[in-house]
Amino acid sequence: MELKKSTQKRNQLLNAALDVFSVYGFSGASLDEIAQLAQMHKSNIFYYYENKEALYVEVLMLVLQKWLEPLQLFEVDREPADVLSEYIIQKIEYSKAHSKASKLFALEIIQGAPYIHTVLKGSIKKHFKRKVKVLQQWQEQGKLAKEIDPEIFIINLWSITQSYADFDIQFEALTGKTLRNRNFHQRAIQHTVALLLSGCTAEKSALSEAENL
Amino acid sequence: MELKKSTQKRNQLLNAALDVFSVYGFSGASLDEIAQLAQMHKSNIFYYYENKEALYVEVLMLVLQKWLEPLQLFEVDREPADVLSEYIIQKIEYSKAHSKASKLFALEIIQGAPYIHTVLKGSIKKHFKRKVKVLQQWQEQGKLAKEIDPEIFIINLWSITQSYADFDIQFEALTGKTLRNRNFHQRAIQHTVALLLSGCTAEKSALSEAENL
DNA sequence: GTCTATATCTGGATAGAC
DNA sequence: GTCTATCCAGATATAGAC
Repeated sequence: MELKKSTQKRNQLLNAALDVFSVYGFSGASLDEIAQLAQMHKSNIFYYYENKEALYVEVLMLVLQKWLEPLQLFEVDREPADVLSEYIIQKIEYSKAHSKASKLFALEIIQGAPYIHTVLKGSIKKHFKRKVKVLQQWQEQGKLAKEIDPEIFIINLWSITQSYADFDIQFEALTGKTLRNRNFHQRAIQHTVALLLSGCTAEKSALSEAENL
Repeated sequence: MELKKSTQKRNQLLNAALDVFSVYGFSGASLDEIAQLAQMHKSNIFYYYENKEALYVEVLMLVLQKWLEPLQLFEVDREPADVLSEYIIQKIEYSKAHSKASKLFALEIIQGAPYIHTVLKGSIKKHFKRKVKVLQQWQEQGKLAKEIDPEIFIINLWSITQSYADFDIQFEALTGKTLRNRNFHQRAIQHTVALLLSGCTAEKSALSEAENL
């Protein structure tokens, strides 16, 4: 119980850090602004974290964990069409609910992944390779079009689903519609599922299956 | 002729600015670093531009112009499959040759498009709407699947093609392959064309047409 | 057009009272 | 755990000699 107040403050700090880092990136963000948002003194941040980098890395790691979760859906004994549509839906929903997390991750990667490169080449790569193997097994079973390159396909999947969060401002500026609108959001999901599934299932049923959503 | 030296320096400055802004974003970039790269004195930058923002906006506008060019391919009297595959190829090639430009644009959008929002809602939107209309006409002519949402489709097209530039570090870290490898790059292009075309042409010939590339 | 010097401010970070 | 005071490096920007 005595810890409760301190962990609550810690969370306030992490949230504020996410808010600021996800807009300005690591070097562009100021601890002053984070402190104000977190309703604490700037110098107080250093009680919780050694320095700016430590705070940034912690936020980034929390985000990363959540970001990878949906990939768990990829299991050999499931049907590709089911898995893929579920994955796309989950990923787009997540992008909407946690667009700041998505943006923070994108910023880090675009800027050369300076603080995440080892993780990327380590545990994330392992995770990635396991899921690539699932796609390959699907192909051997004739469940997935053999023309698909599993590696490229997964990355394409990421790009499209993430873009709804990362480029939401562009989306709204150009179409005049917001993804926060439930109807339009559903249409975007359905569209993406149909587009991606039609090109990857070995059977012809992909498009019709996508329409059941 | 007297201007030549000055415009050359100006270009040096713009290139250096692109280099730095595309890594750190607007607020994260330092004029000191730009000046060093451009081989001039920091204070000299202010001879060419009023302030940091003016320099940034100029770089951004130059990038934007190039970024929009490929969309010119969309013309009603052409065949969708041809146009789309040409577009994808052109866009990915451009992303590779000018990945810094692509990244700068992505950073600006992700960060909320603070310096480009009016252009986005103005001329870019107009441009975008014209091309949406082309897709709609193709649909009326039965040349393009009617299930496609033109607005979402164009944006999907952007996301995927841009991702090859913006997330190149991730790509390399996970697959171990570099997009600078000619063979692999070609495969990525072909894959993307096939994936996107299969879901959008009204006829069945989409996939086979894509394989001619 | 380019350099030096400088003004001014904000950045991250530390020391120490409470 | 939190606040005040402060250090110092680095930031943008200006003035003026050359």
